Amino acid sequence: MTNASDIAYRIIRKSIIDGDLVQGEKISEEAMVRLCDVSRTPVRDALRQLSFEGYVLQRKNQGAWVKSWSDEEVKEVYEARARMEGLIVRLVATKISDAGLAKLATNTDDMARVIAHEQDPLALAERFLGLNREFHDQLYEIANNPRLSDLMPALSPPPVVHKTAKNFNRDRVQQSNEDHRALVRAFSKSDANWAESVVKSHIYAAYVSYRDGMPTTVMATPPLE
Amino acid sequence: MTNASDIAYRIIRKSIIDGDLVQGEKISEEAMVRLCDVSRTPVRDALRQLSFEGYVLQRKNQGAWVKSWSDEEVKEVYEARARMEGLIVRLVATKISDAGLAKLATNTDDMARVIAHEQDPLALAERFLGLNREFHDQLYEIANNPRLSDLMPALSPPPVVHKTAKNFNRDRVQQSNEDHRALVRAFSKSDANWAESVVKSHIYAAYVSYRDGMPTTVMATPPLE
DNA sequence: TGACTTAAGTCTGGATGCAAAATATGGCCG
DNA sequence: CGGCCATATTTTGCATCCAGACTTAAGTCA
Repeated sequence: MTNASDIAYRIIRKSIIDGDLVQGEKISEEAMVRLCDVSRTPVRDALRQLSFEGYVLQRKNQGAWVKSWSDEEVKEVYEARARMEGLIVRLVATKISDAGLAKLATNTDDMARVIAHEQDPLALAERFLGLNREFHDQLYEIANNPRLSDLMPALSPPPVVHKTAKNFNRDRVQQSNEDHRALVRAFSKSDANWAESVVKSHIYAAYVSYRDGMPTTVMATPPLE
Repeated sequence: MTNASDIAYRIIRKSIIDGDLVQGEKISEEAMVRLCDVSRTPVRDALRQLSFEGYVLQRKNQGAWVKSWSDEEVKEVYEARARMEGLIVRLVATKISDAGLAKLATNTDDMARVIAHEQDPLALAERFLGLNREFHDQLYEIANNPRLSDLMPALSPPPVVHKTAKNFNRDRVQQSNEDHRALVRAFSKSDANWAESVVKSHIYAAYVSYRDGMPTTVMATPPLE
């Protein structure tokens, strides 16, 4: 995991998330070579990966730009994510084992403990994001369809990942964990409809939380598409 | 359109779809260099792209293999496709213009003419696939969310593309075009629910047609689970 | 005989040089 | 003075070379 492509990927990705590379800005391969201290080959690999994940827009013979997300795009991708997660949890509801149920339940208990005892808001957000990711990754694993779960990173609007880290407060985290617990109950009853409804609410709530927490930003002019 | 990366991408993709590269087989970069008559750099680009789209599996320092599909995976990916196409046409129903409507209608008329006059079954299949792709590409364009439409290739099970090319007969093509016409009517009424229902039936029918390896005259099929 | 070690061979990941396309610059003509 | 065309520079795309990792196979020892 310490090879050049991953290094370039992580550095460029972090630069975008942190805002060092602003939306709409041209990304020069040569500049990334200097920034990451690797050659152009892994830089190009990283840009391709970031393009797949929606961080970057690439055009043939022209290069790459930091992708701008319109409000409409973010909303639509959230809707797509809700549908795909809905399918995932349907599969989970039919495939989950007792061991899987126990693991998910443990995750929600851990989360509850963190919510109850972690005082620092930043640390709370950090730990929430970690446990939250773990929970959803376990869902993908149980759904047991790599083709679908590999698609999910492409349905996580990049600006969201950034924003949520700062905007999650205790109530929001609490509600999220309640959703997870409802999911576990639905799984324990093998109730796919219930599970799907819960996870869709879960995603829609995340969208609203994102949207309302968004400052009205002035975006750089995106390249013509 | 005629650059080395695309050439390699298309040739390798076609080899997988046509079965020249069988599921589970190791893909040697050097072999692809000889097959595509380009250097290793564009071959590597192509393999990475195909990895995004689920055609090949890549492992660090080990190379690439043709990814195999289980029956379960195919079924689940069809379900995912139905959901995503359902969202796409909802967006179309709210965004389409009169010009867009006319273009789609023209496509269905062309298709009807082909069905009526093309005698050779192979030519019929060819022309159907071309017009069908055109129709769906127009939907993606009208939906106007590149982020979502770029993901659709990853939801096209490779073995299916192959099978349908040989299995589409006149009835199946006819039914498909009726679905398209129903879609256009739904769009003209800006009826997103109608459009979504139609396209889901459309995809489910395609799945059943694939699964049974024979045409189906039934339009409404039960949910996949 | 079988399993482990080790060394040779093969293949992928990364770096660099070169060619072509796109962009930027400057001069010319209207 | 402004728009257009030609040229120069920059940047991307492609090919090739080198190094490191993995695979394979032979050989040795238990």
